Amino acid sequence: MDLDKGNVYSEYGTFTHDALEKLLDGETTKEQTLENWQTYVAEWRNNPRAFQFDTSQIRDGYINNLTEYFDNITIPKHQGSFSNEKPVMTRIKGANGGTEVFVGYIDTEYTDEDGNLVLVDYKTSSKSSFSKSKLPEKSRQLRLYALGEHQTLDIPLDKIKCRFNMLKYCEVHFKQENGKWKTSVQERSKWVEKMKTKLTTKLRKDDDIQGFEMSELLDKAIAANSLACMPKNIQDQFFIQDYLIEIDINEDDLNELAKEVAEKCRDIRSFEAIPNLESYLEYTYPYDPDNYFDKKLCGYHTSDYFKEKEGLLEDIEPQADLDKVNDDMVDFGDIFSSQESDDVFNELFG
DNA sequence: CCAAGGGTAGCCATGTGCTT
DNA sequence: AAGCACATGGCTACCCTTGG
Repeated sequence: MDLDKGNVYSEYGTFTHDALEKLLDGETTKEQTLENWQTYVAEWRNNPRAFQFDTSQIRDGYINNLTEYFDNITIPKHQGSFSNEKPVMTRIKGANGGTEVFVGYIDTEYTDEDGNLVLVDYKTSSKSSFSKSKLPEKSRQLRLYALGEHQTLDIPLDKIKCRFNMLKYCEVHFKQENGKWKTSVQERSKWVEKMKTKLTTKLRKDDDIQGFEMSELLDKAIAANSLACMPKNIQDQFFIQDYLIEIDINEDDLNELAKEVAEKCRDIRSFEAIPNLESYLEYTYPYDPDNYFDKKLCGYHTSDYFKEKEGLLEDIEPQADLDKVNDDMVDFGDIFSSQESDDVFNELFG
């Protein structure tokens, strides 16, 4: 059954991934990438049938932050070329013997200056869902890729780096009054505003700047989200970088992950073997139209399949792009019964 | 999925009093 | 005047919950 209905986040996320892929493959320049983004947003705004954000605040935050990203793309220092959407195969021992084989696609892989193999996963989502306690779960897919590259390329684990690049955010580095440097993570479109108190402290110490000039300078910098109008010595006390969340890779964790994934595969297979699964689910997890997740995000309950079945045809929303699919990873262990592979993947990593 | 708000713990800038 | 220890208030990161 095709449940790939999509939502505004998957539309924007897909565009963003494609744009970065073209840039790192050398097909486009940074300037073209920014232009393509602006065109994409403009067309989205003009398309009344497009998926919508839930509120204007969410929309503006999302678009403004990503616009700042596209306007300030930094290409990491690297040796050789970038691989984008590179397939990687991972084999793990099945819970009931045999081998589970996964194939997935890494957003970006490259070798850094120190010879480390770097695996990058781009995220356009909010960092709240990537807090420390949620990271082990969020990083399962990435860690499985790391295990796969460790297996196939025979690269030691300590030479493999895994990270999420949280595109909506940046790391602000600033010099404290005691001379020490510190880091703060901020939404890209608001980082100067968030530094207002620090900028004020520094400006106050500058004898050449009068009180009225200060607030003018601050307003100007905040409006432009840039310190370009500030005195040089103040500019030198700030810089921004991509906000990367590093995922620690070690043998014990990966062994545990492989075990968990193998058990999950076993559980999913037995789950899918339940007779009359759909009736079972309707009874066990009934659709709640007041639940935001059910109504807007759940792949099953937002699908045309479900709506047609339930006679909710008036709820069927415009389809922005029928061709886009999001099959990040396929379970090759089940290649001969591939029907269930997407479901297995979604259960594991969705 | 998102933002917002509450609570908590830890860090930092600042001021004060004291000493050298 | 400069250095130090300490208290204070402010700020921030982090986590969790709530509600759309």
